[in-house]
Amino acid sequence: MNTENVTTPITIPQSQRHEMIINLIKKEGFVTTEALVQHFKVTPQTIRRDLNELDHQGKITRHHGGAGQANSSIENTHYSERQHHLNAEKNRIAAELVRHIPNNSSLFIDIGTSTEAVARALLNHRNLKVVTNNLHVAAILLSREDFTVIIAGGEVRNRDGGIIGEATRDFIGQFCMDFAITGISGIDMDGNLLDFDYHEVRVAQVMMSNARRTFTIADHSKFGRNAMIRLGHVADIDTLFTDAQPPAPLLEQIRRTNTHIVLC
Amino acid sequence: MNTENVTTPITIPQSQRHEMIINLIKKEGFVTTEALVQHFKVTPQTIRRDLNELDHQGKITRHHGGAGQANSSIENTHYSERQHHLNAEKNRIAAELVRHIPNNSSLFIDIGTSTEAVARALLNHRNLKVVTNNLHVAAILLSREDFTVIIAGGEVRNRDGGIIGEATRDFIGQFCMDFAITGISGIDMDGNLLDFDYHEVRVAQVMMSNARRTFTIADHSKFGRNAMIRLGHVADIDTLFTDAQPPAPLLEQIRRTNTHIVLC
DNA sequence: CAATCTGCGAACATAAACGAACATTTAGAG
DNA sequence: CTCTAAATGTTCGTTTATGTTCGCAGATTG
Repeated sequence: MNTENVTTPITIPQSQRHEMIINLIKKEGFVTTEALVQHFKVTPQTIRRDLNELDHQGKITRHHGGAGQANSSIENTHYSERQHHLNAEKNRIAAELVRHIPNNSSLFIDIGTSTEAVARALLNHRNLKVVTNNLHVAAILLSREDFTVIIAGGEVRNRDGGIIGEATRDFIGQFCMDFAITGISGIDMDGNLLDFDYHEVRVAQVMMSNARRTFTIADHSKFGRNAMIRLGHVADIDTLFTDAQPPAPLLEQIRRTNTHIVLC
Repeated sequence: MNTENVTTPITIPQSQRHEMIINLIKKEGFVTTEALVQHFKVTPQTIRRDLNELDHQGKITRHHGGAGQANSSIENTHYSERQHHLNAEKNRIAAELVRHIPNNSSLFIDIGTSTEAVARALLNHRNLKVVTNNLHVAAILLSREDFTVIIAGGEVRNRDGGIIGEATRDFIGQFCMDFAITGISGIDMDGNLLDFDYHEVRVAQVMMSNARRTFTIADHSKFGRNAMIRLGHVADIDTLFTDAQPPAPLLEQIRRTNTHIVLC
């Protein structure tokens, strides 16, 4: 059979292989390196490189001997122990972000694990006023007695403690704050801010338009990542906090705007 | 469910085995080392290493001869802060109270440390719908994916995570639930329910009038304790859960009503 | 009490998986 | 066509997972 391979050069390009690996993992839950080697007829080293890259992008989770589904860990233990290697980055970015926020200021804080990292980093500030639709953020900030915490009402998502919906949007719209702290699910090469949930996006938009300055936090896994809903454009935000140089096309887009970018 | 009696010539990677062990323990409650050895066809030493690691991660609890479920997450984690005043009593009363609440029912849960104890006790129920103005209650109940948690919006009190005010009252008024779970600051000898905060009382009143049945929890320190604001009368509630026989005059008052009293 | 059994952990050995560095092939631009 | 950069293959030293052996501690039994 091997001799016939010359007539069938099934040279699968890297990008397509990556996509197939992700789909395989989504379907099977887990694949071994060896299985991928046999499936794609490449060397283990190539598969390892693929898996490392996909893991670095946050799309899968690398294990010894193979890889599994990414971080769908909605499971037990509220973000208490796991050091999802992106967590270190998020904390570093958050630490830098809060240096741009003075005491006595007022903030919107949106849904997202990144914004929760910001909330924790804010605990050393004084006398903040915070409006949030994130239950975890509210719980974190409550420990400071000099903070005023206002939470939006509505149904709380089990997944992440987020509160969204029509009523939430109207509630948020009552306030006008100094800063809006938002996360984002993806930024495409044209500079579009993208997210997965329509209602979540609507709330974020209200926060951004009702804040004097908008700070957005996005780790490197967000660059080039696609999502369905358009939240806005990098031009709409004041400062983008990230941990790695964005890809060239995106960087070019940002340079054309007045948006600052802070590498941490 | 596929049958487990598979003869697997392929070796199961560590990460997969760990996941399977967790699921097994979740289903069975407890597994012996020997059972895992036979199931995965590995040596006891490997299983011990697995169990030790998972225990270290807090996902299971190691025992002699095997491992069992981890002590249900919430219990140990973020309740180092709370006041421990009469905590044992409150938990005992809460445990009894939840026995009167069926699965699939809908509840209001009010502000108070007693009601937080109820929330924790409810974690073994299924499929509840809860409307609350207590941030801690919402955070506790979020860990159950089959619960629907709805939180009122507004300023959050640093003191106890309570949310009160006009808007809160209106928000609560939108709902009509099976049960209202409320605490109380004091009950005088005439059977008046008393509290300290006017806004808090108004919210509790709405909950009680919009619920089909009202359960009130009051430990013995509440009997004869005076407070400024009248919330209502024992006649307004359906069942009073407490840990000690009320004083005779109060008991007499209660006997004159249709209110049940449950001693725990 | 001693003898024995059982589960446990430490220490070591081995095979598989891994990552880094370098070589080779392939794809695309000039 | 050549040239270059990216992708892939190859080699080798290192790390990780697992098995194996042995000694220890607590429980049971004679």
